[in-house]
Amino acid sequence: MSRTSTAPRPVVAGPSAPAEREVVEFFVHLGKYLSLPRSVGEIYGLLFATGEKLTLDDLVSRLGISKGSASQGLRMLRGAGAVRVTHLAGDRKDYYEAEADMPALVRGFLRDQLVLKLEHADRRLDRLRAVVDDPESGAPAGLSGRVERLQSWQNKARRLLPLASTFLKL
Amino acid sequence: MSRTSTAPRPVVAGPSAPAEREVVEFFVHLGKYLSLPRSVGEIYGLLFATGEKLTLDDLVSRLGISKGSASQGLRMLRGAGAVRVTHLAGDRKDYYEAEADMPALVRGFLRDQLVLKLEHADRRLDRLRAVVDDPESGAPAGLSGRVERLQSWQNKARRLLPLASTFLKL
DNA sequence: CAGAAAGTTCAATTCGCCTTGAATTCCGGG
DNA sequence: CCCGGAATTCAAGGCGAATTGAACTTTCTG
Repeated sequence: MSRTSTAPRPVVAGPSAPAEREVVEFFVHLGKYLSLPRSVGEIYGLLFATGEKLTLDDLVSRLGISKGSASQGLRMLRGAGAVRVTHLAGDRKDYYEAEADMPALVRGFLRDQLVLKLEHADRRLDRLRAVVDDPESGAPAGLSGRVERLQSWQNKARRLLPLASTFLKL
Repeated sequence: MSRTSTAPRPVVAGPSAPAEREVVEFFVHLGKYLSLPRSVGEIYGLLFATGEKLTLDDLVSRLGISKGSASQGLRMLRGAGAVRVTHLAGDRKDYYEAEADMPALVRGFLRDQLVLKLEHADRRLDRLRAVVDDPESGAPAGLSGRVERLQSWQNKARRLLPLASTFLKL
């Protein structure tokens, strides 16, 4: 604590432009709304801000995050189709680029996150239905009907998905 | 309080019927997807499962959660329009009942969560735009255009909201 | 008006997810 | 076959959100 004169804050990324920092923060906040880890927002933000192809090590050094975070964050972003991987001849490194096409990005997110979750909910609902319909379960009268309504409503939600996908594509 | 005194049910968390427990778990999981605290899912789940009007103390004893949690969870559910509160003549207690009308529930959620967040994102985007357009910010060429696209896309998302609301109402 | 029951608030604690960093795996070149 | 850079994995720790529980406020009733 006595040697504060040297660099007490080297972690917070290098000499990035204000605009860059601002964009990164924007995506961090946006990600928070979607319950995404901060690191994911930072990574996508930097890629979006620079518009360049960057390597994992670039991200580590410019954002001041660990290799582990960068690796996992990139996996998530790849899975959602939010980034594209490219390679340079005679270079083993992976180069990442932000997928700036929002519709594609959102479609990826809808597909990977929502559909998956809907399917999971589907299985749970079936299970729930089975338990509730079992006379041994002690289900109160009327519960069976309520669960049924739950199911029919969930079907509507599923039908809404492709619709949203189309609409956002415009 | 002796009205139900014959109930052999242990005080500690013991949803009597399997069906009840199953429904509670279902809503806990559903809530997790929406980043809602476990307690909120439990409360709504129990109200949905029984279909009865329950008091705060009923929830505390049947779910095994604290009064504090129950109170805050119920506030959240009231705010989202997921539960209805009623009173009995000559009884000071608040009685809560699950709002089984899914469309209304979802509308409440969309209104309270999404719209609020979209507005916030709006302000952030304006700020971002200002920074990026400032020549001093060191914004890379092309960034301004990308931010612009971001904004136009966000407008589409906003227009999609009422549409979804209508569709799910069916 | 005293007393108690119902509900709310909030500081301290608990708990779960995210991050870290070292070990491990992968893979191409010499 | 071995080396070394690149990326991934995962146990341990950190940090923020949720839960608890007790103090507090409110409101009914005798």
